[in-house]
Amino acid sequence: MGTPQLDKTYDPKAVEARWSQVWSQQGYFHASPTHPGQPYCIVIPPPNVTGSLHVGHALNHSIQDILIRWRRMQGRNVLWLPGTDHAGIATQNVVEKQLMAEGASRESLGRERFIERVWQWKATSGNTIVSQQKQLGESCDWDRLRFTMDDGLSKAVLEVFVRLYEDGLIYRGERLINWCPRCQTALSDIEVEHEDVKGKLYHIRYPLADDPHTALIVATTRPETMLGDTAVAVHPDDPRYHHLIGRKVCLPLTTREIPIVGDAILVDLEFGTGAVKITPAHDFNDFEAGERHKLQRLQIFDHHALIDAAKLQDASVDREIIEALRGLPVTKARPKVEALLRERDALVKVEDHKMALGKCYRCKTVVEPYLSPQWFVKIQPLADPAIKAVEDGRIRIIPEGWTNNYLGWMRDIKDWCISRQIWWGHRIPAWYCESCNAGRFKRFIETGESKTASTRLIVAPDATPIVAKSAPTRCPDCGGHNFLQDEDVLDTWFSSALWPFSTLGWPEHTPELKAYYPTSTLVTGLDILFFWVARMIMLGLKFMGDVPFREVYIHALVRDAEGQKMSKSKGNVIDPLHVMGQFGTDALRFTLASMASPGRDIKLAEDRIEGYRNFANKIWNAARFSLMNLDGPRTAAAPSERTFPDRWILSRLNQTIQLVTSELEAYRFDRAANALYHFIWHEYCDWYLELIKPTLQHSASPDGPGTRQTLVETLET
RNA sequence: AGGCGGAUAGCUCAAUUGGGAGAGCGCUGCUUUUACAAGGCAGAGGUCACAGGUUCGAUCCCUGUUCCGCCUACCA
Repeated sequence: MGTPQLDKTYDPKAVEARWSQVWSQQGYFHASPTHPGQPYCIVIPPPNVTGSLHVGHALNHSIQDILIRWRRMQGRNVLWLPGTDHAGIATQNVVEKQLMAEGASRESLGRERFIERVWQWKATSGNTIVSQQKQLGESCDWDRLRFTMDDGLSKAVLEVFVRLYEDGLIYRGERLINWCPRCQTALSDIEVEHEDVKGKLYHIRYPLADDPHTALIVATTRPETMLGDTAVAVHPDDPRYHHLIGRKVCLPLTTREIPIVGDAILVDLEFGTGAVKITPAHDFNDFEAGERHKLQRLQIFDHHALIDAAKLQDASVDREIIEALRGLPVTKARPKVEALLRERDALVKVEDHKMALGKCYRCKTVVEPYLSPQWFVKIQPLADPAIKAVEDGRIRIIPEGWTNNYLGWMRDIKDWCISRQIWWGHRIPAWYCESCNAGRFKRFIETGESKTASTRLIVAPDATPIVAKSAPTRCPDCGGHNFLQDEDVLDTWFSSALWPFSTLGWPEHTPELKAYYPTSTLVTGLDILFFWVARMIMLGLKFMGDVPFREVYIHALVRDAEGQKMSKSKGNVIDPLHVMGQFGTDALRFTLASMASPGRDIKLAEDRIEGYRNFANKIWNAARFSLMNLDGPRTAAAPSERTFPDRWILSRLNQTIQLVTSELEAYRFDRAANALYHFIWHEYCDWYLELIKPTLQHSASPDGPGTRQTLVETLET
């Protein structure tokens, strides 16, 4: 090669584009199970197809890329497997918004056409994030790109669902679940975000049925649900009230009499008045108390969280009260009930009280406890082995501190509600024989936000489902041929829980599965430890008989200026692509790596990125200087014959390599980055290059620079 | 309510097992001598949140306090 004249300053755009092309043309990132070397595999946490790359991805992916390229340099058989997630509710919301802008709606299209529309949307703009990932220089094996709803993965979902059902680990039942009245679907416990709000504690007089002059004062934060009360509880050891157990009180605003029960679990002697109303259909504690005392569940809100007048009628509510409350949402029903109680002199007092309000993690709407038939995974039998795997070190969580977090949650885990009343997702493979279940179906017209309608099928909780990988043709019980399929789809996280083996070809026995499972490392943020990591461990152990990964590295969260979590719906996302355009991709990636120290969240400062842009430029110019001085003879002298600066820099180089290696082994990307920075800038450039300038006219040194260039370029990018 | 983490230079953040406190950006002065002014050299700037304790010695270990953040939670 002659003497190419490099530009005086580093131009990331041109250089990045060139290298990116070389990489993909040469197929450097393509993995094969037959390649030599010990396998090293990372499956990427699949970003939502709706998404575009945000700084959190940039951090998460940069860390993985560092590990991947580092292991590749060590000669391991490396696979970095990319993909995207169908993100049920989130994606459905995005497409629904588009429809709304066109004056259409999900309901007006109907299920089939709506799903087609989502696929269409996915085809046109769903891969935005993938091209952005490529722009970030991620060295994934792009030939193996997967999607949680592609054929192979859907097959895996079916297989898992049916087997779990056959093992008795999936069941259907009517339970109180978290319901988002806007998304019109059930949510799992962890899909609810809690927020402290200022509320009030209402003290309400419930007169005794046989002695109207005496009353039990009940304290509640939700007076609007009282019309669904089916009992009042006191503590069995409470000297004030225990003699009342077994008697009845009149429920204000109604003609109903409800029993007083003793319940030591529900009632806290210290709190409020010591008397608690029990509303089994609208409160989780009360639901359980209702189970204990075999109480009726009276639902007074409908699926839009509006007062259901018809149900109030069944519940013996006074006629004028029904008219006053008809169709009111919770927020309006509460002050209305308060006023009605006041009119009747049933309200003793109201005091301030802070309480936690549950909100939908996708749309921030206030979630209501709602009684409905849903599908659940019986989780305890899956959780136990998943706890053991972490306890005995088969899976190591880094930083270690999160281990207790994981264990604590797993030990107290509750059954997982996996059915969602939306359209976009894996439809539950359950069918109901029409003749066997006659009378157990209910269809109702559903009005969406656009006032156009579609029908929804509700199947009674006591119906008998047939769970199979494909639609049954003949009912095993009655020989009938007509079936209705369950309309629910699965929680998005159900398919992502299979990700480490479904992407490798399971349930087929593929060479990939054999070579790369268990995968090596999982890199993720803390926010999806329970959503995703815990469930992968449970299902990996269940279906592969081995852990899905050996190490879990949990990195910091990138926050915005106010320390808030960045999220698409909040619109406070910093665009990494913009930053990359301004300072270069390597500058961004190096910045993120250098800030990835454990135990602290990252607040991204632009000045910092600029500093590392300068660093990239420094490297560029070191290379430029070297090329300008490469003319002339080069000899690889024996160590003893090398000049002092040469020997010194080579020894420093080797120490740096060792240091960086050990830091990477410890997942200390910040320290690895700093070691590189210090060596390259302050030792190699400041001292070595300056020292050899006088001798460069002659011969001795210049193969040192060559080795160093390659080291730098590959290690950090 | 419980659990965890943080508090270090003007700003964003480091500091390997207890011993001299660092980087980037910003700031001051000098420097345009052919790798790089996105550079080089020199420098200012810190009661390491607060109060105790252990120790020959504490930013680091222990106790308590204050402030901030996060996670979990059914106190009606």
